[in-house]
Amino acid sequence: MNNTNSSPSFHPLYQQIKILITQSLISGEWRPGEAIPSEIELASRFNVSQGTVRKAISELADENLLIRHQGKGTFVASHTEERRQLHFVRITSDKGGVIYPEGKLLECRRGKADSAIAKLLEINTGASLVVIKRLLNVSARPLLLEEIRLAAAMFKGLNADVINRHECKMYSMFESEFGIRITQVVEQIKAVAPNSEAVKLLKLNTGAPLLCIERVAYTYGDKPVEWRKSLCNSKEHYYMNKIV
Amino acid sequence: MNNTNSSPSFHPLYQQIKILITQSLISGEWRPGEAIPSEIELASRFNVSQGTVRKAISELADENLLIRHQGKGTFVASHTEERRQLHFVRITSDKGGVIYPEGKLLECRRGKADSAIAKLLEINTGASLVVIKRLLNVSARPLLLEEIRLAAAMFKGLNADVINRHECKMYSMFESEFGIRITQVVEQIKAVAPNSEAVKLLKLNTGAPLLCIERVAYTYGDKPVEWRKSLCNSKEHYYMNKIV
DNA sequence: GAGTGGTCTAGACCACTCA
DNA sequence: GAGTGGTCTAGACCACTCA
Repeated sequence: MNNTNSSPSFHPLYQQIKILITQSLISGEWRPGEAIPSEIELASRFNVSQGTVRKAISELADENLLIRHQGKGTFVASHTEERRQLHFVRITSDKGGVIYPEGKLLECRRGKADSAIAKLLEINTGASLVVIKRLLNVSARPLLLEEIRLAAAMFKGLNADVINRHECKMYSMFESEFGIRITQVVEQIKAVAPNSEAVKLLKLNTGAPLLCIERVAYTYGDKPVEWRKSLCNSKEHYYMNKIV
Repeated sequence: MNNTNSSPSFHPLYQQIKILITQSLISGEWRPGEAIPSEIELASRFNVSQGTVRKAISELADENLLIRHQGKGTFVASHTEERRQLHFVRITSDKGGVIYPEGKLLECRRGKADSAIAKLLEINTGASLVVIKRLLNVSARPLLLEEIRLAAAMFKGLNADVINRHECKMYSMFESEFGIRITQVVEQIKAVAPNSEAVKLLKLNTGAPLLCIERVAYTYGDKPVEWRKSLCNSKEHYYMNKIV
């Protein structure tokens, strides 16, 4: 590959390599957790220098799509990995320290997408959905009540058994059962008064306000995959965010 | 500079260059908005190759401490810059689109640090504080009620006049009046019931829950500078967060 | 010892800015 | 045209892993 472009629409080689690697991730040529070819192999495959491949891989590693391990190789990032299990969980205990929520499935049924959900998931209004409700406990006390909506077409065969088999761990289940890796999430956070269902299931004193976190989760190529609404009792926990 | 280290405690050259550049930022050798020397000049100053300086600068640019402009040079990042004015503001309107809050100063007085604040700001318990209260309006409607606490020792001469002269824009005021640039913030978010002051100043219906955002803001070298508590009416706005 | 990614260099050439 | 950062290469050597 070479770069004979002159000024208008100049695209660096390493950007093109990034796109090629991302396409291999989308196509499933390399699956989450697997090693990708070495930098030298990729360089000869794409006909560029190792340095150019390095730059492409570095940016993909910065975006958490790949993980490099000196001496071992470069791997497709996976939600199953130890340190990424709680990557998208921003709820922290007031006492400090990580929380390890236990999920309990309340419901798993089919539904239809209204226009709002359809727009967020980039599917047609009326398309079939999987609707999931779950409760998350921390130290045996209810902390989060969640409703999750997925495009049924992408999750064929998903049911309560599958979810329970994976102990309600959704994103690692997405990967191993459906080959879908969540790469980023966007959240909108509000304070709300609890509804009666939340009061009951989260065992609240009436009047206690909740955090309401609406999330859209994306896979490779910024494709939306999941919509989620979480109600969180923030009496003894908070949502943590660091802005650099 | 050369790197004669063998295995134990190996520190790459570019990391050492990063530290040297950061020290120049802390010392004020280059102030926010100013250009730093060119890569070639820095390379000869530090006795390394241009590539090594580039790697150091790239990481500092990723951390938003420097900004590179092709053809012009590399500059110390500044809060005053157009696109960074709202960098730490995560509140968004339900209708979408950026908000442009107008600040109104309610109070600026001296206080003493209790042990909790002292620990967060890494100062002594009982040390003198500047305590500021302000209200932020969007489209002439009150949205945020904030209390800010600063170590008085770092902000000598700060008073209501100074704040008003800067139209209540705190972080650009920190830079131009005190040479303190905020580089990162950490926030803890909860849902709370409003107190009577918030009900009055934010013109709430009683019972409407609020987002409570507690922030610690840091300058170069992860030094804490500001503690802030914001109460936000999330009826028509939300806190936006993207996790990659 | 072979293979991986990580650092560092020197040098060529390009895109962009400004006078 | 001079000066800046941006891309790309080729090559040397290092740190780390694994057999």
